[in-house]
Amino acid sequence: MMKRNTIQRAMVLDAVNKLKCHATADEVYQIVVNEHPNISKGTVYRNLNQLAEMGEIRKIEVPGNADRFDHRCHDHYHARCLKCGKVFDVEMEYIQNLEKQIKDSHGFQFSGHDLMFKGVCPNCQKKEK
Amino acid sequence: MMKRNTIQRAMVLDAVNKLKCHATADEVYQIVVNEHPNISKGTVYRNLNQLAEMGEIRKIEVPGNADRFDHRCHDHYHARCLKCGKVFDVEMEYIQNLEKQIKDSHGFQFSGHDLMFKGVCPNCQKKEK
DNA sequence: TCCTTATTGATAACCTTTACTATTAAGTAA
DNA sequence: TTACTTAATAGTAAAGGTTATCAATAAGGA
Repeated sequence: MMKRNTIQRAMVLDAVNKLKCHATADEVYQIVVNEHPNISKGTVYRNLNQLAEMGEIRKIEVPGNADRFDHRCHDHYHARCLKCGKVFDVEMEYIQNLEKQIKDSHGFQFSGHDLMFKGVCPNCQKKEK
Repeated sequence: MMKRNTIQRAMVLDAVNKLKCHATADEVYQIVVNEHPNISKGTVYRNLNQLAEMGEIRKIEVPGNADRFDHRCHDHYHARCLKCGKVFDVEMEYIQNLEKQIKDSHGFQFSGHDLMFKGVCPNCQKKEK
């Protein structure tokens, strides 16, 4: 069960890097389908998840909305607008070893954490007026 | 547009309190449908969200899995098992004003944060062997 | 060049949640 | 109590994002 290199996976990776930040699977698909019109959406999903497992890209799961995919960079946190659902990067020090602040793990094996701030983005604040 | 008290909402609230922690909408529905066999699932969803808005219960959004509903208690964090999807309480000090650690808000209006640890629960660790 | 099988394209299915709509019933006022 | 207004309900369909299925294709090694 060895991993094969396909042009589809290369194109998906390219598209994520081109979109830079917080692209949805559908946005990636729209880019890729331009050059490779008969690519399947399932292929895009499969490769996005594979690339995330391989550590080439980052997967940001957003409850209620579509998951986002980032080009791989440093660990960082996100903020989600409760009005429009968009996801933004947050400029804040990443908390290493946050797991150590847990008093009793009860045998749970921790492997990381997600921190998502909530609020209203500047754009949606304008609209409210 | 005033809010009316219905037996359905009371039953939904009762069920969440009975289940104590991290109940899914479907689990709540299963409890309620016992006593009130013709209740609609839509009614359960509608009331769970209303109760969450009213602050009577807490809604925990879980990406990929069904949302969970807690009886109202103190702010706390959660851990999700990557194998079985179950959600657990984490014994750790809640970080008040975590938003103040953000260097530049870029006009974003923060209203809170969710912190979700990831890992493998004791039960799923056993199964792996 | 052949062979094995991982990957693809196309489509259906999945699962949670929301939308729709005629009907029911909660609260208010007569 | 009775009548009235309309919020809430039951039942169902549909949305939305993602995964499953499977025959056909093609990547990489022999």
